[in-house]
Amino acid sequence: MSETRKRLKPTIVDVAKLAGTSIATVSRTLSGSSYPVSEATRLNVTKAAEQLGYTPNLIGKMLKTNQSQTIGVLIPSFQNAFYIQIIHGITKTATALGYTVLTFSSQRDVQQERTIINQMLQKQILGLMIASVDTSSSTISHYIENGGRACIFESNFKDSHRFILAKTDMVESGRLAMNYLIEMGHSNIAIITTPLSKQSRRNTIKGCRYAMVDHGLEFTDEDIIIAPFERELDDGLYEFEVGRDLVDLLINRVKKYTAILAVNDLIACGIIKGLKKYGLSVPQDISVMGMDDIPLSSMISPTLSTVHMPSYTLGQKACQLMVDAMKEKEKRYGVALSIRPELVERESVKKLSR
Amino acid sequence: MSETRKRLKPTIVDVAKLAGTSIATVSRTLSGSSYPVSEATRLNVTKAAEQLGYTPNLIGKMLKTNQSQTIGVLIPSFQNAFYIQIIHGITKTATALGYTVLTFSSQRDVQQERTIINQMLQKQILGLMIASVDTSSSTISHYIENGGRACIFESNFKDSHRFILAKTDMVESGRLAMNYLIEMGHSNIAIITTPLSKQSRRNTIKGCRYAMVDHGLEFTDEDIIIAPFERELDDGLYEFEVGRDLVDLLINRVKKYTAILAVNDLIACGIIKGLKKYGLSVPQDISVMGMDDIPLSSMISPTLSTVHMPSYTLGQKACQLMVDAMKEKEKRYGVALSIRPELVERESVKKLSR
DNA sequence: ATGAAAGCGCTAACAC
DNA sequence: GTGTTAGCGCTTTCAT
Repeated sequence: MSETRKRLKPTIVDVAKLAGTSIATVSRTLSGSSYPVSEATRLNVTKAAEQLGYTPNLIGKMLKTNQSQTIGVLIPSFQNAFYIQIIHGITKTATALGYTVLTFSSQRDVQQERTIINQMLQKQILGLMIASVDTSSSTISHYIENGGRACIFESNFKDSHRFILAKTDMVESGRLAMNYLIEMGHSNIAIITTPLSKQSRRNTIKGCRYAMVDHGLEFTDEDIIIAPFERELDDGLYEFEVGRDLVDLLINRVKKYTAILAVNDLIACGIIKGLKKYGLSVPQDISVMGMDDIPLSSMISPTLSTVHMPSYTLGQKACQLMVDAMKEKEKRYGVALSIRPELVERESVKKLSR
Repeated sequence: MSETRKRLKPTIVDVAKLAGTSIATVSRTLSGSSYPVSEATRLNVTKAAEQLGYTPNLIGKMLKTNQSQTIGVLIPSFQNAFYIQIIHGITKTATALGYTVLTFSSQRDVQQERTIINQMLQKQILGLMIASVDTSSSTISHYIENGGRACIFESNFKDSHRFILAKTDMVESGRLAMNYLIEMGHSNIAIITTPLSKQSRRNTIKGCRYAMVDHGLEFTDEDIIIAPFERELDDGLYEFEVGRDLVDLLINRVKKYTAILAVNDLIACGIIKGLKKYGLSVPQDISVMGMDDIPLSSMISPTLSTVHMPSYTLGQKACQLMVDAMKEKEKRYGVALSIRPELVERESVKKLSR
């Protein structure tokens, strides 16, 4: 009884012993190597492995090969359907390409974001797809310098050329939404937004401005109502509540608006709710327009007119790019992907007759 | 120039070399070991590590220690807020306890679920928290036999005593909802549900039955309307659409119902939408009750009366249990956690005067 | 308090 | 076609 190995998980050594071959042969058979192995031994090994209930230990492999075929996805929140859609897209293509994806949420916490990225690096996850809340690119730079490839969906730091950029065109999105409202006869339009700390937000506003200017309409900072703070609620209602509560502010303005444009659907839904409190109904009394096109938007009443962000597609395409980048030895710089948003006309905007 | 190491990521060896100590000392300093190291060398090593931009390679550590401080969470869908809440709870406590959590979605695909579990095993992720869609427990059994610890939120196989059970009490939940409707004066109540393939669904229905029987009310299978199929839509609207479309069926019944009970909120929201199509308003014409209490439920109009599942709490407590289990050498069996649901009274149910 | 050395499970030269 | 062996980066006895 001296030969009894620890009754723990069997390794290739055990398989080799049982099959009566070398561990190299076992490895070659079981790891899908292209190395030639005779049919006879292959069968033998497979059988032995099965008999022992052998499960390969990827850690061993990873340590040796220094690659994990894994992509880490880091988003600010699981509550936001926009990110969830991106993840969906990523996961689907990644899986198809033989990659595993790990999903993390930073809960909009910069410190946590940094920690997670560093942990990914430590775990040799050399592919990172991220919607960042950081204002500095140093963590990601560090990540890249250590051999990682990064794809950025959102960020607040100046875009460097060291990673893949995959964004929805927010300027276009703002312009699209605003144009639509204008074409529907609106000219007194309020914009409701969370703080402009994120570049994407600023871009959206920029797009709105362009549209107004294009139509020769007046548009001042007064017309932009900014939520006083940003945070992450555990129940995912934050933005909804922002919209709902900012209605109070809006309603007391001297200037009367015929339409409200929210920088995302969740806020827009909150606005509709808030307006109900005042007995105002959408779109009869006032029109509301969102941005993102999350599932919720077609569930509420009235259904929300919005701008569809092809986030699912974005996730897919970005992931493809990512995998390409991970496979290449050399880093490609300045790869960029921009997805054009589309207008979705539903019930929450009324056509004004002039 | 013969000593130039590959200009790749520095390892402890490099740090040791620079600090002029042994790799053992470096490991002891940097890995937070309790082993005594003199302040002087500690400082030296730290400095050297910093200077080199050293990042520890967790893979090496994992291979050696055979533990990754990682918990894998596997849910059927990212679209369902109920799971998202659980994940939230898990992530928060796990992080606090120094564990990393990996989130996966099986997209309700049994095959994918199995693949993911096996991959986790291969990657030495020895903690699994899962809402399973599998009908067989064999994959999870295999996982456990190989040293994994599992915590089950939902499953369709007979509960074994080999893992931690963490469920919401669905029978109670069904009873609670039904009781409420009955107390509000309803006796003609329809139940709308997705297929009863999941045990939790069957339990819910069981609870409903109990409530009816308790009140001496009649309740036949006729009153249960079952969706013809189950699937996962990319846009997360599936259950909403089920609810919306099953209204068509319901409306044509001879028996007239005064209330509808949906087995989850998403379906309930769909029902409200569907009823609108027929010009029926909730709760004036008919009452609707949901189950789950997802954020959406307080966003729609009318706000949805439902049964709150403390999924966030469930995630937290389960995670605590999980970490305990992972720390213990010996497996504990039959640990179980059951969370009691709570009634949430909102606007979608009308009190009937008899 | 520090160092030398033996692996953790696996792959990939390199021999035969 | 198969076996031998040297590590991947790290922790951890066991000496010193």
